[in-house]
Amino acid sequence: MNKQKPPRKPTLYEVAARAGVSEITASRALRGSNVVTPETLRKVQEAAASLGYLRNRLAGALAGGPSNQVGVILPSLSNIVFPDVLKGVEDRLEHAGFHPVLGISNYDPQQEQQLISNLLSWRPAGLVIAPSGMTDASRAMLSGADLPVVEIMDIDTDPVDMAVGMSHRGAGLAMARHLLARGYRRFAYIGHDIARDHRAAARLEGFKSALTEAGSTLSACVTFAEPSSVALGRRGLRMLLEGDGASPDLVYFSNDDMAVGGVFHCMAAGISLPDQLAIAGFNGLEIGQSLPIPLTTTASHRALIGETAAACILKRLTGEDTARMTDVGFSLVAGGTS
Amino acid sequence: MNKQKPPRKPTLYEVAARAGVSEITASRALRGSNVVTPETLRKVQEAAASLGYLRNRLAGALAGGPSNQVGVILPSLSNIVFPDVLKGVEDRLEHAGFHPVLGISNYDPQQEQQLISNLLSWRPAGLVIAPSGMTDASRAMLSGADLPVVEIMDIDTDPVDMAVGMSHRGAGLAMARHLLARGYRRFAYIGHDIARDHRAAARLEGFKSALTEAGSTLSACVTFAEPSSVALGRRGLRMLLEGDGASPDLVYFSNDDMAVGGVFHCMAAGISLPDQLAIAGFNGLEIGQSLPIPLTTTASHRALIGETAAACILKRLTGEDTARMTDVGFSLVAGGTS
DNA sequence: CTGAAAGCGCTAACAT
DNA sequence: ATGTTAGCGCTTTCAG
Repeated sequence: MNKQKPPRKPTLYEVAARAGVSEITASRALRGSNVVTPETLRKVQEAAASLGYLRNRLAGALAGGPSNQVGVILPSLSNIVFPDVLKGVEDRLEHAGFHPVLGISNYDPQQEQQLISNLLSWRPAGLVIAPSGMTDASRAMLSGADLPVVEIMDIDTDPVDMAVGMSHRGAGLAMARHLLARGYRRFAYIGHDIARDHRAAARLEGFKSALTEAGSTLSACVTFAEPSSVALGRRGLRMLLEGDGASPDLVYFSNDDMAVGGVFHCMAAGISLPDQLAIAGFNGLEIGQSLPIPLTTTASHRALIGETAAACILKRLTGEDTARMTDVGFSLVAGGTS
Repeated sequence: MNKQKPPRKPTLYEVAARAGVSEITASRALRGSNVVTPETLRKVQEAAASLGYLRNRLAGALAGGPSNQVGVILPSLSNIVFPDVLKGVEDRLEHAGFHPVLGISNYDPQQEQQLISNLLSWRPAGLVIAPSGMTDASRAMLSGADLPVVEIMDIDTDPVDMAVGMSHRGAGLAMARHLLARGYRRFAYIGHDIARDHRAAARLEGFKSALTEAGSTLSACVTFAEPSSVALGRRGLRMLLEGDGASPDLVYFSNDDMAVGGVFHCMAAGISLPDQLAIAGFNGLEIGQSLPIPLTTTASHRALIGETAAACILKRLTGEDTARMTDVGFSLVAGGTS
């Protein structure tokens, strides 16, 4: 059928032929090997350009060349947290000429397992994963795959290979201690779908522990089976305050989105912050710090987690030693809402 | 640490041998071809499972099989807009078992060109790109690559292949007309780095056009060479109002982040909305709608753009016809801040 | 429905 | 510094 228009893309062979060298020499030239003569380099580059040659990395990688793809598995893209992490990963990867290949697990271990298998089948150079209850099969694939794997967000569990994150339990603990030290005594909690977001659950657990330690306890606890949002936080606080009897002096929200919603409710209802009610969140989002009264919160270093994870992969690929566990920490932000 | 067993991964050949069939039959079985007998299917699956076989899609794609990777090039991940778009792309792709391979151009045509070449070298099934001033070389690669390409966000320019988005100029125009109809007359604008964000520039241009049409004009215009943020919007409004003489009755912000900053400034400065000053934004972010007074804005359908773009790619791959241009539109949200 | 042959386009490993 | 030889692991023909 097709004869006049050769739709076949030019191959390395044709570039080599036109440059008057062998395939492997053309290959070396195009990949920037330092063994080729400047003269042949020029010839090859010219030939490639004039033919509109486009490297085929499938073939290259299959033949044993390196891959510049890194699998990235995240539970969601809806909350700002994971885009921030992804941004960090991308930033660091980009500088090295690598690309993230994305998979979203929707907090589902089965989907996660499927994704791992799918992404590994492309033989990526590494894998970054924010685990959502990995199955045994998932772990088996990862440990058998012989590539650098970084589990991110949490460092509260034992990783297959490497882990980068922070202690969410520790963050909850630190916040509670800070608030206790400032004299708060009647604590309430408003949270989103804790069943799926086990990191929020860990923060709450830490928070409660510190209260218990101090002989105190949560006087009220409202949680929803929905993802976090400003509107949900607002609704949660309204419910809490309208409910019978609860009169906390501080409300700990599952994250900043929720907490900002709480602040908005106070503004709308004429509740003065922090005199009548104090509020604390988690994440340290820009929005919270730009509020008329800056939010008390814990800054999580989301982009840094991503960057560090990517850096671990890249380091490992160059044969450098890497830490098994990296704690990027968190910072307490004492704002005006408490 | 390693076992004595050669860590070479099992290949299709070994699966086939163990199942007592030929390679190609095993291949067909594993790919879910409907021509294999249920019995052989079972045998092959068993063999694969017992060997811990992991498909090698590099080899498959090189041999002419389909790819399930789709290149996605975005200018940034810092603003919520592009994560939202990416989410849409991912959602739609995921259902079909495809994965986005990500590249961030940082609004730089040269980086963009490099990314195109890089991503195409993996022979993806398609490409989604939010263009940032594509070079001629970029266009040439895309049109020569013989794969579905969707340019997203804008539909104000002529695409190489397909385009999905909305008219930003039209959005600015519509907002100005709406505000004029509501009686506003003294307009100011506060914006972020318009040099890079040509979509924000298009909105402003449309806005101005409508004013001109109505015999009006912008009475003040503050722009910054920084990315948009809540803090920047807040700073911008403070500057504007403290400056000499400017007393607009409405401020149009380059987007909702900026506009929310403006609202916060008003709250902090005791400026009553919308009596003393009215505010309008762009995007329709959740945060703006959860404010004590919901923000007047234009809702952009970001995730829908992503979903539609992905759908176009997938459709084309199955041979279906696809529209060259898809306008997902926008919706004016008449909030309480105007 | 299953199989045999023939590469896909490139690069590692040795040559020279 | 450049070339030769062999595949990488799979899937497309085209046969049976």
